[in-house]
Amino acid sequence: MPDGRQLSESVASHVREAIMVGDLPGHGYLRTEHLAAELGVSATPVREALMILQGEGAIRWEPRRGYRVLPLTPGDVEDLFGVQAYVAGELAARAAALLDQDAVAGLRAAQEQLVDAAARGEAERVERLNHEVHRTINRAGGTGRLTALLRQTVSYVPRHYYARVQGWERASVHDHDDVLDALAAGDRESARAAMARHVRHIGVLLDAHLRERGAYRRGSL
Amino acid sequence: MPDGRQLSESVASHVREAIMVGDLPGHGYLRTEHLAAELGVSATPVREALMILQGEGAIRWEPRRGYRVLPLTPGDVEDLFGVQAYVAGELAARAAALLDQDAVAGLRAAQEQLVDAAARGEAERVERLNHEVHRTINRAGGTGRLTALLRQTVSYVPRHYYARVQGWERASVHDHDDVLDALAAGDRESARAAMARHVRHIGVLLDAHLRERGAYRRGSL
DNA sequence: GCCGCGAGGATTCTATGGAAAGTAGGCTGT
DNA sequence: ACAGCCTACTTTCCATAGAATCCTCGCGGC
Repeated sequence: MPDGRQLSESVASHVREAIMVGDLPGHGYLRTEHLAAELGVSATPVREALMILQGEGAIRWEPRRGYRVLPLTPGDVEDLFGVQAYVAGELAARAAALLDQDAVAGLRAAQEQLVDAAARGEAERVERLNHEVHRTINRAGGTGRLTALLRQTVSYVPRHYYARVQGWERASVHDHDDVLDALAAGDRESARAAMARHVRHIGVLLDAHLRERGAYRRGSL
Repeated sequence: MPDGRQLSESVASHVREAIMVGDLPGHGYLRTEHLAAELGVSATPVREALMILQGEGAIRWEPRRGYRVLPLTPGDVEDLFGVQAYVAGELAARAAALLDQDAVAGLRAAQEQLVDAAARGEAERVERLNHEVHRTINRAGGTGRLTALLRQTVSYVPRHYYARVQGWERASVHDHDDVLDALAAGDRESARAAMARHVRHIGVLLDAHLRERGAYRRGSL
């Protein structure tokens, strides 16, 4: 529970991760006061955090009843990465038309550092650089609501969680090259396809990881 | 400001609509106490409502600063309907494989009533039946997070707003037939394509409407 | 004239208290 | 014995107040 600047967001992150890892009983109610006591805060920020999570689709709010945990099923993971692939592909396509050579060179440099960090096994640095690469592409492609939507499809899995996923670093090292090549060539459709492929790839890896860890509790599978 | 069962949701709807219509100054800050006084409620539910809207991407929360309105640009409308078309298409494809003949017959009946209501100019009834048709298809296709995501891409425009959009009723009368035919035939890809086409069609109509009404304030166009 | 700085005011944010609603368990009447 | 109601407890939900933070504006120094 790393105290962010705001208690609401801090609590939201905590609960998000707990749901992701499977610590919370699927389909069970979330009691605000219990959470508040457990985290050492008041009920108000807890309530606000649960509102945020409700907006993200992680929990369901039933008026005057409480907040119910919506367990993550294998189908959900596939679905979310499908949307993520669509949106990220679209943004990459736009970035291909907008990024100049300097920007692409900057991406190449970041990617080189990423490869280096992966070779040294510096997980945290890999994660940071990966985030930087993606953010640069996405911010180039648009600053409006499409990126907000993308953030949401991404938010349900904590950033630092990827480090535990088997094969994730290799995928980031390998897949990014195709994307950068397409961006350098200014080829919209290739960029779209490469990015979509990359995202789907990550989705498959995450799905396999979750199955192995048994994080799917009451999933349909 | 129709009092829903919960003040948070009630306030959220109010602000959502105000943003949509353009009553709120784009890029301006939203003061919680002003809103609270205006709506006759306390600051707490207002804050929660703004948290929800932040999750939907309608406003941006800057910690310790406040909530900033993100104006809707023409590009945003196009983007959101693009995602909506993708998701709704996917759900329609699944529905095609899952709905039996009875269910399709029920949809046909609802659609007939919709056509009838449109011919009589009963706007509210058209809107209700349209919602019913779409919800039936979407709920058949999945109850997980994909539908939650769809809800979100839909939520930024109030349901009853469509009645004001020129040509919307005609589109609902015409486009739905293609979708229902595909569902009846159990043809996944046709259903996907027809639904996606329908959603894009609505998006074009809404965009034209907003341009005409000058609802785009500081849009890029 | 311009930059840094500090006091005042405004606003967000969290905690606490009380009211409303929902739930569970036992009791009574048939 | 079973169904329906009633009471007590739990929990959500909203309002209010105080603490922390940020912006604004004016003053002094360079």
